[in-house]
Amino acid sequence: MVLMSPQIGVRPGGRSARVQQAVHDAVRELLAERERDELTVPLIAARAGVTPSTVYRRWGQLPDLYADVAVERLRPDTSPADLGSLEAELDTWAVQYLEEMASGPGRRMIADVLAGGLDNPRRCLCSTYSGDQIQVMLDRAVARGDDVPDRDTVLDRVVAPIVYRILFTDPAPEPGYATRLVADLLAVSPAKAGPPPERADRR
Amino acid sequence: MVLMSPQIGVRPGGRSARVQQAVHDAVRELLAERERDELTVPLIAARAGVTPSTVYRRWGQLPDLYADVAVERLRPDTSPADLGSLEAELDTWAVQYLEEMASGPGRRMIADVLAGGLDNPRRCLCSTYSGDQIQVMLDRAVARGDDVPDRDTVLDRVVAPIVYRILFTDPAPEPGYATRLVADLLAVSPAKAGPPPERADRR
DNA sequence: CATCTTAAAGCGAAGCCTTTGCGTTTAGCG
DNA sequence: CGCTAAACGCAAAGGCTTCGCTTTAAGATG
Repeated sequence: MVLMSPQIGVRPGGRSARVQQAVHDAVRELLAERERDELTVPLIAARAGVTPSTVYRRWGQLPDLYADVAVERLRPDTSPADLGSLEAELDTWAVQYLEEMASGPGRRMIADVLAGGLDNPRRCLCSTYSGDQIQVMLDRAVARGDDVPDRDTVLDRVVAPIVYRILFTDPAPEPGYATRLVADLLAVSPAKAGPPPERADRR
Repeated sequence: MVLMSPQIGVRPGGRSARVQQAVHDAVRELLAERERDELTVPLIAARAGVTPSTVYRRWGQLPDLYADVAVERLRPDTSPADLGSLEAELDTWAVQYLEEMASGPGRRMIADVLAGGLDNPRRCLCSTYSGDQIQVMLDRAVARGDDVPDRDTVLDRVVAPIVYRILFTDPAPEPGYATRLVADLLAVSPAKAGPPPERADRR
């Protein structure tokens, strides 16, 4: 088994692109209509109209193919809305992020990306996507004249706890958890100093 | 494929326990001496002196077996040392935790646990183990009369960012990252209020 | 202590997945 | 327009995976 980095150096147009699109579509369709345990490479290949050996050569094992499809679906399609304040935007984004990731499909996508192995660079795209979204909001806040935390701090204080809870605890966190993380982060960041308010409702 | 929760309701003694021990040992031995891609269920079963069907019945797929073995190795074997102050203990523990988890074997163990699927309760043991270790340090600090954050806050502010960085960024974080997280957490927690010091070295 | 019950392991065969080599197609390029 | 090499289709060999049935032994019961 040789290490491969599919989709990195793939030819952009023509047959290769068509095959990739067809296989991705086949995976999404079959994941929607059948149990995950019933999917096999030959089944996906048949739906996509290619031979199994093509899939094996380009993606290797099934988990790698899932990881590729998952990253594709994880890419955000819209920029966060301009709501006038950083806290409102971060809160809205974090709540939506939590709800999407804590859902069944979201959890499976995260697991798929990680199941692809820690040696493939695809998993880094997840934090890049989130970081880029956060940067948009931070830039807007700076343009308003606010004093804001930096991008990595938001990743540490908001995104990381959400993902950690989704991956390693039961039950999955609720939307209020994201709101609390954002509030705690911004409570001491700029002007307002002081210890965070005591909370009795932490799980 | 039926959902199974191996090792949960396993009979504590006798043949079942012997088989489990033998299979676990076989996995560890083979992982140490051969490439991961070369391992197969029949190979592991032969080393353990059992038939492949036994492994398939109890653990299902290879990733599930890896997840089971990984959780076993993730269990901490010692309590954190008493160093006289919470910050010293948390810092020492967090640095060691980061180094272990960011290493090749540590990363693979985390990935293995998650690859076992998000429906199995085993993954929660990871946060339980960490939380228990943290609780020991917090209890000691409380006994000293300190005002300390609660267990979940430490998980959010220290453990979650470390794990998130290991899973989703390259390169892996360095030990100083753990130290910074602990310092930032304790900087505003008890008496000392105010914004965290500005840092130019955040990646 | 003897007997019973049942979960778990062994065994073997059938089926499907996975791999691999080779010929063919086709995209990218001078 | 022709060339080169990457990518795909095809087919066969090999090995993994599953499944029904049998056997074993741990734990319960009287």
